[in-house]
Amino acid sequence: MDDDQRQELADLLKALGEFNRLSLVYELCQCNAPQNAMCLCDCCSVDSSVVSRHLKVLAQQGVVQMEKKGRERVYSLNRSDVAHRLRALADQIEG
Amino acid sequence: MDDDQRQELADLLKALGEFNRLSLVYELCQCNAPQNAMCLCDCCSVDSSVVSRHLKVLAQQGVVQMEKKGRERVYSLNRSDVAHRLRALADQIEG
DNA sequence: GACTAATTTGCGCAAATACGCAAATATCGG
DNA sequence: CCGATATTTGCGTATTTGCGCAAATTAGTC
Repeated sequence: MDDDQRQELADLLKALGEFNRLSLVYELCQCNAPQNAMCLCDCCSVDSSVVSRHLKVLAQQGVVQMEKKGRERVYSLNRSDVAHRLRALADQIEG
Repeated sequence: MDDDQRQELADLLKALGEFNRLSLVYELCQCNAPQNAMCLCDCCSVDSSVVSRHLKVLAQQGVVQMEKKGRERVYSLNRSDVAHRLRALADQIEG
């Protein structure tokens, strides 16, 4: 594994390693349908602008996917992709 | 999952989500025998004091285990524990 | 076009964080 | 005890980060 890949993995873990962002992930986890940001605001008591930024970070790391839907944007969790990356790390660590 | 557990998980992910700390984990991952901090310094080009602090963070999150050995302290990776926690998250995310 | 709702962006701030260096601490061997 | 080695801790600093508020943007509705 080269440095770039390692940095990428670190960025993923850092994205997940913040309480409100992790809360957003769990919230999305419990929804089958994609959710808009206003709905996601409810799970963590911060300003909508903050939620917007957190979702942007999660999207940059491929954790969530965004789709425009009229004037709102709906987010969904990239379940298998994130799960796969976490398991790959777990496998490496377990050796 | 209550807030405390979620915070704990976030703290674990944050601990792993920093490049040099992740490098330390990978370095330990490749060693069968516990390693002392001086040896671990080599894998990330930072001051030994920084390595010391990073190892402390990893120890606090249960990622590594420390054992005193004369004037040096040897660190080993809590492989199964970390792997288990990461897989538990992966399972939750995959739903 | 005007109005409204959803979201993002600019800005400033306070707290956290990663870092290097130097000093302190601990432990070993002579 | 003394010097050497390993590690931690104190301190100052530069950067990052999470946050709220207000303004800007985007898109639907009338």
